[in-house]
Amino acid sequence: MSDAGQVESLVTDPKLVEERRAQILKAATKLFSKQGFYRTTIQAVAKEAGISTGLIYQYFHDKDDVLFLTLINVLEAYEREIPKALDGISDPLEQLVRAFCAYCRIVDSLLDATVLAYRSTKSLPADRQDVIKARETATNQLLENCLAASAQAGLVRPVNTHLLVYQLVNFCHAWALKQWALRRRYDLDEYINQGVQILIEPFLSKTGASVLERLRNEGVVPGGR
Amino acid sequence: MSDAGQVESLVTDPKLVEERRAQILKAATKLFSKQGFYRTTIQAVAKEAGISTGLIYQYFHDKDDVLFLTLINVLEAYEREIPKALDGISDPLEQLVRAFCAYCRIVDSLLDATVLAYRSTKSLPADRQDVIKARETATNQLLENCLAASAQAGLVRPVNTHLLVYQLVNFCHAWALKQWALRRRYDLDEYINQGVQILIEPFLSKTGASVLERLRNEGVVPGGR
Amino acid sequence: MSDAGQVESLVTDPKLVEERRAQILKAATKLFSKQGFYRTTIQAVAKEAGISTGLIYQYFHDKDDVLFLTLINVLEAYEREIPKALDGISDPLEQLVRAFCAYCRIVDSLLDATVLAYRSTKSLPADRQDVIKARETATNQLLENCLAASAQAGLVRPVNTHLLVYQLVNFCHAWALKQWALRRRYDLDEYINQGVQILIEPFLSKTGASVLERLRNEGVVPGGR
Amino acid sequence: MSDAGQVESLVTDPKLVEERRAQILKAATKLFSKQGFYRTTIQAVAKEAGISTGLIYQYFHDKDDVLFLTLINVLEAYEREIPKALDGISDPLEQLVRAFCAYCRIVDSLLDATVLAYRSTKSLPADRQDVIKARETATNQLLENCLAASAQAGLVRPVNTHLLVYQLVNFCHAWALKQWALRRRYDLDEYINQGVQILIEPFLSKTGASVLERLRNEGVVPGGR
DNA sequence: GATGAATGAGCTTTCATTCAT
DNA sequence: AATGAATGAAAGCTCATTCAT
Repeated sequence: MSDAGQVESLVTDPKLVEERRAQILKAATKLFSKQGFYRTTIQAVAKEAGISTGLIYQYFHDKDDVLFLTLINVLEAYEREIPKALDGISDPLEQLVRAFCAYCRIVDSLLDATVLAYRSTKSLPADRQDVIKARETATNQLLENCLAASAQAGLVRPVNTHLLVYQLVNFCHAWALKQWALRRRYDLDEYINQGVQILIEPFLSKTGASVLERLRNEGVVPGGR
Repeated sequence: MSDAGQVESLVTDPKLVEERRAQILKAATKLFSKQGFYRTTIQAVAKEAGISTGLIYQYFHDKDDVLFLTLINVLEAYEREIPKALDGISDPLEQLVRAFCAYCRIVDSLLDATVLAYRSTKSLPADRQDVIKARETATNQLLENCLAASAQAGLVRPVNTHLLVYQLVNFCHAWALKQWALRRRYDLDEYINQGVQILIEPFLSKTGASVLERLRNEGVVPGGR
Repeated sequence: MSDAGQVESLVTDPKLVEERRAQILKAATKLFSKQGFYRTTIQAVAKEAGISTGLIYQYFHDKDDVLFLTLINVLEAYEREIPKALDGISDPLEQLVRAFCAYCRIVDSLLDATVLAYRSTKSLPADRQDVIKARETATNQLLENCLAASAQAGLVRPVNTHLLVYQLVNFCHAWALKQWALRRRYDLDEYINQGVQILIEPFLSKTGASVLERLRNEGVVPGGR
Repeated sequence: MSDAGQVESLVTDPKLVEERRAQILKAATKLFSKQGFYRTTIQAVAKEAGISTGLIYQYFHDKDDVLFLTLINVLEAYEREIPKALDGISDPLEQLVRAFCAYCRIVDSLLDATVLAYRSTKSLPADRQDVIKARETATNQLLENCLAASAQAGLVRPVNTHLLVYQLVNFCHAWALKQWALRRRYDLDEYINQGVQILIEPFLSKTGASVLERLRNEGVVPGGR
């Protein structure tokens, strides 16, 4: 991989860099999400962040750079939060279910940012797009590992794990992308429950089904008895 | 519905309007898809269409208008092509399967335009977005009707038809949105086949399963024996 | 003088030229007066006149030409109407008074066009402006002749006839230019009456005063007994 | 009054705003006066002012705004200079005469700008026009007060003060509007002298006449012995 | 003679980026 | 490090004028 993943800053103090970037990206995420990348000016981001325009160029090379890091930020939230949900869980199917639920909840907490990631990736130069795609693939891989292990363990019947994971992920993203259609018919718990019913339950073996039953009873999957 | 669906032209001859708009939209679709809406200038669209800049403004009110009609064009292709695939078919499950296959193939033939529709709807003013959403919902409804009828006829087991249709549609769209990941692992037929296996087959009753078997043998669903 | 006063037409039939030009100028006067020269498009003039854009260019060389003839039209109305008011009148002071009254009434009937003449002359090329100025001077000369003859005849005391005529003319024009301030305080008759009191009466000799008295009684000057 | 009189600037430092606006308006007044508002481009104003195009938009909202402030500037010059001429003068007729002379001299020093104000007010939106008119009325009021006080004091015979003031003001403006006709026949002092003779002297009482005689001798009114 | 679609130069306005302070 | 005024290229859009029909 090239250095497309790196963003240079003119400022040397690493702590300050961290802090300022967070401040700028927070503002950028808000505005990009609301108005889109092209309708948002750097001046507006600076104002929202409470700093001067010029300062942004001390921490980012150009406007594309701000978008790039904004998107990376969203993807990193996924990569950070999902493993947390799996921590200490050994059963691969339980991991899968927990990861799926966690994913849905992260999307719900980053609704606008998730939409932004979908709409704006293509606004980046090709090498930057590749970095984003790689990150996305990495997140998918987390789920795929759980699913593959579940199949291996006989909890899930043979299935195209790759595409099923795509469907699971799509289902999570749809909560953000189609909010206008979904949020007036379901609340988040119902939505998650339905996702499990449509995209996981049909593929479970008997053993798998009993694991899911347990998770329902434990309240891991909402909407169970 | 408001008049947000109408686009005025200064030119009176309806035949000419039809022709010129098609010419301009073809160029716009190509460029918007490739470079995005904001990176594409009206000058570039005019050049691609082989006409002068000013002429575009005789057929469209402004640049947003060009985008709007470009997107409507894509959605109309869906609304036009899918019913064709159902023509003369009476079995509701067969209709569903054929509609799904047709949808995938339309997406494949409009790859870039489909991506454009996903990315750029949010660039429109709110009332225009609503028109787009309504069109999208109408297309989904075509599928949902088939699925509901299949359930009624005992071909499909009870399931949340609304969300399952969303998943089917998403699966079709993903072929365009995630081309970078999918096209190097599957060809279109394999992809369709997998979609049927993941999103239709698990929900079939015995009778439904036999219908699907027939459709596989007839080659309606690719990848059957 | 150059040929700045001439406007060429591509059409040969003189009667048709006359007719079409009148049609176009009527539309132009209306729109130029309402919206100003630069805010009025040739397309709009054509539409208002009920003809095609191209046709205007068969009767006028360019847009400036349309303005020029529009202004000439207004000035010609002055040159045509004022002499009419003097017809058959021999007393020079009576001529002056009648001319002044007539001028005010013409301005009142051409309110918008008069404003246009004031605002837009400067939009013309220099040689065209000279033609307009010459016409304006010619109209003033009509009044100046009356005033000079009145002085000669001992009806008016010695005064700078040139500047007094300017004031008389200005007074007439002000009715159009300052309509917003004047029309809510005076009606046209009061206004004319006041003009006579301020700009004519103070300069009359005894004999002159008796002439004016007669004109008041005869109702030539409004607001008299 | 609405906020139509306000013009926003993006720049915060008030001193700089003052300075830059003056710089821009100076250039704009020059060019608008010479070529008219519509024939003058913002690019040209920027070049004349020695700055970049973009900078103009940091100090004015749009081109109309530049025109508006240009016109306000002219009117403010009147409102500022005329009272100066009256400072320390108690006799109301002397005030009137001095104000009239001052007005003529201001017009002479702002020849082109005065013409601009006449031609271009109508190019503004209605609410802006109202602001201009109100300013103009305010200036007239200065003169009207003097004239009314003179009448009260028995220096001037009964007369329609409102319309006589209009004539006085028109006389001043005519020096700019009809320069082409007037400047080759009179110099400014002669013109002022004639104005006094035509528009003030005829209306004076005996006492008033002696005041004017004094002002002539003192050289306040030019052209006296 | 008449039409009106087509042209394209030229305008206003925006905004990413720079740089003197 | 931080500011924010200044830049100027580039974009959308208009409209006087032309010309094939």
